[in-house]
Amino acid sequence: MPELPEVEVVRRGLERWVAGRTVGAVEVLHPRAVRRHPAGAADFAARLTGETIGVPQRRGKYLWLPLEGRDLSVLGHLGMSGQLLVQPEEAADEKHLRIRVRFEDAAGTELRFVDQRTFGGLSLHENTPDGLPDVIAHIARDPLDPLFDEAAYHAALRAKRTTVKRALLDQSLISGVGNIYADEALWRARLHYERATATLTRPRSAELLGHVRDVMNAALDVGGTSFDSLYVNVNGESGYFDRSLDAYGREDEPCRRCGTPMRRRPWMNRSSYFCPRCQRPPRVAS
DNA sequence: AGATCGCCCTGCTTGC
DNA sequence: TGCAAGCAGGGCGATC
Repeated sequence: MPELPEVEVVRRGLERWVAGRTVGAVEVLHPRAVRRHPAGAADFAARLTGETIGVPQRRGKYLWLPLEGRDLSVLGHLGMSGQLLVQPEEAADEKHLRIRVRFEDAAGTELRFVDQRTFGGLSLHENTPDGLPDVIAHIARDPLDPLFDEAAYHAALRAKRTTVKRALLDQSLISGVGNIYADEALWRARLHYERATATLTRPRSAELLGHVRDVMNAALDVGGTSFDSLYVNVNGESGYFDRSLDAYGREDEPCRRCGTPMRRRPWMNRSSYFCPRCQRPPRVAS
């Protein structure tokens, strides 16, 4: 389940292994992997061929490869199970290989998009004047972005009539936070997921944002979270941050602060993990 | 018009 | 043992 830290690890891998290389051939093995490319698989392959990859960029969970000398980018999202692998050309195809990008140089490696559940994909888009693929212009800056507008974020939280976990997952307010890191940050901040954002004081909301950053930075240091073999970084190495999770996936296990058994509650077609003692529900549940 | 919810997808796990 | 249901969940688009 790649979230911001995992995607950043992938971006760094692409910067190291793919930037500056010119595309020789593109093979789309599953149409769903390019479903966000409206003109279809053949158009995607044809337009990408011959282009040179610039420095990979990221916002939240999206990453994109600018094409040198063009106002175009290859936009990528890993979805639930996507991987971008740099593999030797002779390596056997992965079972869920969806897209293969070969290069003109003689480095002997190719870029592969592998995705079991096909929630992710690649597509080509024109850039906005500030170099962002146009279809993600609505995605807010993420908390690790130096230009993230903290004051505007706190003001938006106070103004909205919503609950704190919904706000954390709202990619138009803050991007890059998924279910795992939302639960982790809420646990660290001792906040219940249904707490109304309008009741958060500025210091409380700043504290929560600090925990979001801490959790993400900790994951980045270790190279991403992994629960199974699904998440692999750009060179095929798994991350091992999962041992450090304090909330997510810990139903019935003791809270690491107070020992109370952690709980799981269905929430928005997914789950919320929390400590019933440290994270008291708001008096008026929504 | 902003908020909410269903759906997309596959493989592993769970339960009968 | 075998089958089916449950579960994982980001983001888009339909709906209210």
